[in-house]
Amino acid sequence: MHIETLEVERRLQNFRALAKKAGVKLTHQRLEIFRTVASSLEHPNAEAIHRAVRETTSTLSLDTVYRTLWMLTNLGLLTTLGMRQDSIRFDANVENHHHYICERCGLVRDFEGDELEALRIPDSVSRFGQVVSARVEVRGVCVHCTEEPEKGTSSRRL
Amino acid sequence: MHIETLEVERRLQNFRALAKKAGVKLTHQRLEIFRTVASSLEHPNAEAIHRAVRETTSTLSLDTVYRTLWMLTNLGLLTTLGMRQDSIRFDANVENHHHYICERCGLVRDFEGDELEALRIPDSVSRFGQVVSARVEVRGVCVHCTEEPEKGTSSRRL
DNA sequence: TTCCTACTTGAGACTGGGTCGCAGCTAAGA
DNA sequence: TCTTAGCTGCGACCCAGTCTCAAGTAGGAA
Repeated sequence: MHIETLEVERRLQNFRALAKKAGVKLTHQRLEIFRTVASSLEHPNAEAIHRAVRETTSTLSLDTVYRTLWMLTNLGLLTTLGMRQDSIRFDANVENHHHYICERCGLVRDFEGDELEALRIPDSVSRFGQVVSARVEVRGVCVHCTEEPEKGTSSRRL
Repeated sequence: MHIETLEVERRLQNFRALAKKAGVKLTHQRLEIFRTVASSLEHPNAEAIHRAVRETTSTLSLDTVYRTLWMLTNLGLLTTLGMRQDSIRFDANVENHHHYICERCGLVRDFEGDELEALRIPDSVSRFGQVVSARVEVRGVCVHCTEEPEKGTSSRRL
């Protein structure tokens, strides 16, 4: 399963433009890494990307893959899935509910909402498989972090 | 910030009942670990729980915390946040979209939906902070895994 | 109440994803 | 072509989470 070549080319052009604007060098490694992610539907992890790019660029180091992925994420060309921030978190609220996540400090809070209860999942989703649950994940910057002058935020991991 | 004592007691009673039914021993460690998670709004990680329980049970090992948390999760008394499954995944689709995630193999697919575009986030959420984005995360079992006889699924990590 | 044993625990070693520091390399502007 | 700031690969490192195993204990049986 792949993205159409045209869309991939559009994304690559976008990368070239943004890289220039941001003063970031366009290396062979970076182009290949971005091309790999941009043409995949799999939401690959660093390991998988490394494996794929190595087929054509045999000396690529895993570390470069990570550095490039974070750089691309910071440029807004990629997003990451699930919680950034540290480790697995546990929740004793097993009723259906949703989460508010602070992108800066990682704070998580539950919330509920009547309209959200009855979330209408598009029929097209059924082609992927059966549905067990649906949750809304709201991201933002929490009250505390909004007041606080930015600090303790690694620039690497947005 | 804490859950009301009454609710915590109810959850503890529930644990005692389920533990008996499942033939799981009720140790001091397990009760304290569950009490800690059940009375927190913070969605703590294993590290934080370990630190908290150590204040009263000084010899508790981190490993016991992990084992207990997974056991509680398997009993349906806890849930985990974000992607279970391995490592960070990257996505070159930065437009607003939603995810379907297979709980068994970790497959992830994007989808969109007009009704979902206009998700009405409850006003109450604004007390946590400002909202940047809202995504729906649908979980289920993908077509491929539904056909496949169950395999390669660690019982520990549901 | 005591006994018994299968289930738990703690400790320490281990695994694997991810990061750091540094010396050598290279894109790209002058 | 020259220059150099920014990049890369490498090896060492860090740390969350897991495994193994000997010692400890919950809780049913007697």
